[in-house]
Amino acid sequence: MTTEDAPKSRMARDVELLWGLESPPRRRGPKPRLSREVVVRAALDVADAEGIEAVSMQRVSKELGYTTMSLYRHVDSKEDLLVLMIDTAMEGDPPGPRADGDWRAGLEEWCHSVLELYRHRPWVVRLSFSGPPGGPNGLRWMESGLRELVGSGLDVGEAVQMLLLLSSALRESVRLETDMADAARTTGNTPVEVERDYSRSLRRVVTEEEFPTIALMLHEQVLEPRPTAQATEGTGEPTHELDFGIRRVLDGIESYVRTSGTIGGA
Amino acid sequence: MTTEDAPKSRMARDVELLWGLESPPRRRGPKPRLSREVVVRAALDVADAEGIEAVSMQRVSKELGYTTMSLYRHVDSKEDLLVLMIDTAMEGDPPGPRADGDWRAGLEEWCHSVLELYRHRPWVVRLSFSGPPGGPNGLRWMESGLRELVGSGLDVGEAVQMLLLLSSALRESVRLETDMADAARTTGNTPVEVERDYSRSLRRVVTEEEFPTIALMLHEQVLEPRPTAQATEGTGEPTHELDFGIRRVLDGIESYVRTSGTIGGA
DNA sequence: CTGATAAGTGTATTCAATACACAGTTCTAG
DNA sequence: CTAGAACTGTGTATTGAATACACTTATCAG
Repeated sequence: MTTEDAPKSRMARDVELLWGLESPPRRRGPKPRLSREVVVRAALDVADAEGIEAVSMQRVSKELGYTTMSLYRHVDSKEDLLVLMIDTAMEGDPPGPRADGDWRAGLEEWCHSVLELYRHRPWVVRLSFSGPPGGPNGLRWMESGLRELVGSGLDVGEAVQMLLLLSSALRESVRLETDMADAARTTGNTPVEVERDYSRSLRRVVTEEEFPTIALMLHEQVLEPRPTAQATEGTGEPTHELDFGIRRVLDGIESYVRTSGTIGGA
Repeated sequence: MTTEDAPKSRMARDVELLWGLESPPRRRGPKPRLSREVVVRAALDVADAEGIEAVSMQRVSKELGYTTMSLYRHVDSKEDLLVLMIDTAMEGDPPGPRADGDWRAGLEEWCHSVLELYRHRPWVVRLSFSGPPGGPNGLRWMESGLRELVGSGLDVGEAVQMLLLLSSALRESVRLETDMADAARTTGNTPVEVERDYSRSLRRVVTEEEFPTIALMLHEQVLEPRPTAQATEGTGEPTHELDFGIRRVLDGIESYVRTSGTIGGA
């Protein structure tokens, strides 16, 4: 009724952007030498090589041997470019369905794949916007995780909740991890020394009275990476600290589906 | 041995920054009319009123009636200012120890307090850096959560892991939530319409064959906010969707401490 | 063929962060 | 008590980024 009809939310717009559902490509004018794909790929390469801060429109265009403004023929804004980069960054394959139907193993595998992906492209986890996934790759990962969760006996809504929870944890973990690594690289110290430095700083301000539990944590040197991390628990694979959290979440799901027993489970 | 001795990592530096452990304030020169606290508070007010994008050095200084450069007498960089803002934003009180020692209730309470805090200042959750907490307020919240977790029977290291996991989930949840709300505000639609728009976009690209589970999700209209959310489970309090995830995590912890039974639990 | 349309260019604007030199204050040492 | 020294806030300039706008030229539709 008013002048503006349906301004379309970011999320909705992003889906169209990511699937290329925009204006039909009318052909006239010169043959495009650049393309959206090429631009995104170049930006990705810069991010991979030098981190996301290095990605500027000028930098990407230089990389391609074009002017800055030429990029704007292919993406509407830097923001759009970043959105495209994020989905493209997830181009790897999520784990396929398990033959044995072991949802716990399936989810652990999924988590580890996500971790691998994030560790390979740490810049992805610092790009906060991009609410729910909307691109082909993002949706493929979502599908993969969701499948296992639904396989556990959760209903779809519950599965979505747990997927959000799990991915959040994975993201933040990798963020912390790479912050640490960056700090190490920047200062020229080893990661262990960075942790120790941080602990030392904390010890200067953390009193037993005000922060008893944190004091305990510092006392037990929880922050300094332990040799073998957690106990190995069940399976004999190498376990890092994050796995502890993941397993607790899986325990939680397991106990829930068993108790509320809508479905029998395997 | 080299020229640079110990460049000090970000985390360590932040702790000193946040506790004001820097250079001893030698008194000479004019009486400072501004102060770090005042600057941080002004920045906070801008962020509260107009979001974090509105926070620029120029804007904050204008707010105070000073020049941009004057701020740099009190903070070394905008980055430092943001770090200070984050800790100050958490000035509220986390829940104190429970008299009844009910760690589950304690943790739920903690989570809800965190949520309340984040919802009150949504900009905090978009500021990604700032690895582990280092400031007085951040540590107070950490202590509070950690206390309950240790009370459940986890060891400190495990508790730290679970705290990270929980806070990650809370952060991301609020981020999604406020992204949605922002999108609604921006487009002038209601949040419900935004969700529906997003779903509609997804439906255009999600095929049964490639994304069966997501298709199911769309079919069951999981994204559209349901009237009463999840079933109310046990306690009769109002439950939102996030609570489901939180409870699964608590279940996971409970099942773990019961099984590995180092401590008897209540 | 011819003109509308699109691709890439060049230039300019805007906005933010922050370096640097300066002016005016106020405390300390002699 | 006084000469600096040290420090506060100011003014100005630089730099880097995003992006608007006008322009040139290549193509293709009619």
